[in-house]
Amino acid sequence: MQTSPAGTNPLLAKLSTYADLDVEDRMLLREVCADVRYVTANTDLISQGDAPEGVFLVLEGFACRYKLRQTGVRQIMAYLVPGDLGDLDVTLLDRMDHAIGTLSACTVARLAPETVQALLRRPKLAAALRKSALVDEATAREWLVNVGRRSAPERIAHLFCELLGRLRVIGYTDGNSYMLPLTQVDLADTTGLTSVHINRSLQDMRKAGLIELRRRRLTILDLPGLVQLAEFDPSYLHLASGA
Amino acid sequence: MQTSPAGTNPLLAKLSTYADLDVEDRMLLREVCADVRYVTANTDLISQGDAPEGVFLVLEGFACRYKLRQTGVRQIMAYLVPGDLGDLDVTLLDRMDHAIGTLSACTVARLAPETVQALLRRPKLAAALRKSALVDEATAREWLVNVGRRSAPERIAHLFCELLGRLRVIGYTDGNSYMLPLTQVDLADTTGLTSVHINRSLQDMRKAGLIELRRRRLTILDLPGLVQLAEFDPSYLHLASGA
DNA sequence: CGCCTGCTTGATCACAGTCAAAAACGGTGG
DNA sequence: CCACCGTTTTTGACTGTGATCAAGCAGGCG
Repeated sequence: MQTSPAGTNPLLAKLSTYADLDVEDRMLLREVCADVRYVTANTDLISQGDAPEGVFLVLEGFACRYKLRQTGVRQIMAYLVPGDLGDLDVTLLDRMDHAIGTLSACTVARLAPETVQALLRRPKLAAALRKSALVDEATAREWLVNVGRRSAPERIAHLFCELLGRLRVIGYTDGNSYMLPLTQVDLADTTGLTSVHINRSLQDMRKAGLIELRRRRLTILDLPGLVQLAEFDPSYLHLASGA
Repeated sequence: MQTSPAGTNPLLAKLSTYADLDVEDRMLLREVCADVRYVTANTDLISQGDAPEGVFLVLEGFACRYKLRQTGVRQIMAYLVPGDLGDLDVTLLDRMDHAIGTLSACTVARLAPETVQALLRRPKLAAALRKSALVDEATAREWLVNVGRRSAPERIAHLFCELLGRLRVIGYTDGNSYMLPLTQVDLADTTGLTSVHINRSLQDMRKAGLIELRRRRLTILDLPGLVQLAEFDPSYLHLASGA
């Protein structure tokens, strides 16, 4: 049920698992999320080649980092789910080498460079934010293993296991079920497959009783089975608890 | 000729392209590289599951980040060439979620956490190091595009173009030629292919007059052709000059 | 009700994987 | 200098996963 837990701040929820934040830290985080913006699906928050003007924070919905090849083929390189932030130091670069865009309708906040610096000046907050960035990097590496060395159903299973862990810490899961506002084309561009093959692999996984996926909601019916299929080891997410 | 330019520090060379360092910064960097260690090929500098004890800096040779699947299949997720450094904040994590190992004989230095903090306390150095980390992340993302959305020859071509740029800034190239101390198995584990397919693709590229590769030396005979094949856009490397 | 987007299906093709063996290379020691 | 041995590269025959192309089918929404 609790798809968007009212009154909670997903960034605060996530960072709390990384460090024991002070009251001032929490207040600062809440202030920072004041300047929010609502964006429809498939909108670029920042395009490739643009000069970065701050750091985006996703509060609601799914966004992604992606690149397009000249032929128009897309590769999604990361998901930004609620509580996820762009690169802390991005303003050190003069141009974005990739784009960030929404996959679903999103609520996002833009943090000015000075705001980010203010957050980083607080020791515990800085540690939590840096640790979060390390997890993002680890996730990117895991995606490379996924695309480079796993079969189609294994890739999909791994992605679904990862999202369960990531969405759970921000309170966006209901047992082993969560909203997944992505099309099969989005999943294809994430896993380096075609949408046709995603469709067929999903059907196999449904027939195997592993998952149920309809109306943008994923329910994992057999989590141990899915974990085994994916060889999923959640240690790269550095979650406080287990999976 | 200048495969290992004597007397130069590859980290200093790289960081100098990112920021205008002070004399003190340069001295500090040189000191830091005092405690060096020689390691043979195929040695783990740090294994998966280990607690990180500092940050590695490669001074000579090729190392890599990698993961193994249960079946023993390897995916290489990043190369560490001379001047490349592990994660600055890695000590925030209690366990390594991947391994770092050598691909060739290497000279490496280990920087204690306090040493890294000392470097980060110097503003220009901190900016240069953070920018370098951003480039490493961008490179990881580009590898994901490579493996997810490019054909075998395109992947290889892209990797060769990238390495030309990265090795050039540290003075490890001779025109369009450089030492590449990797086996075809290493290239396969980098690109998500098999060594047999790497072998056949390399032969095609040789026949097409794009490259020459023998005795661990790569010579790019037709750089524009290779760039075109790979759709190589070096902007993600954020080099001072062009490609 | 009708349209658009996203999902599903079918037939065919090709890129890359697998398995296995042979050839070439590079280093070592006699 | 050469014979030997392990590693790396190369080759061949065959298989299979996933891509391509194209058409039909929901189902949500104006």
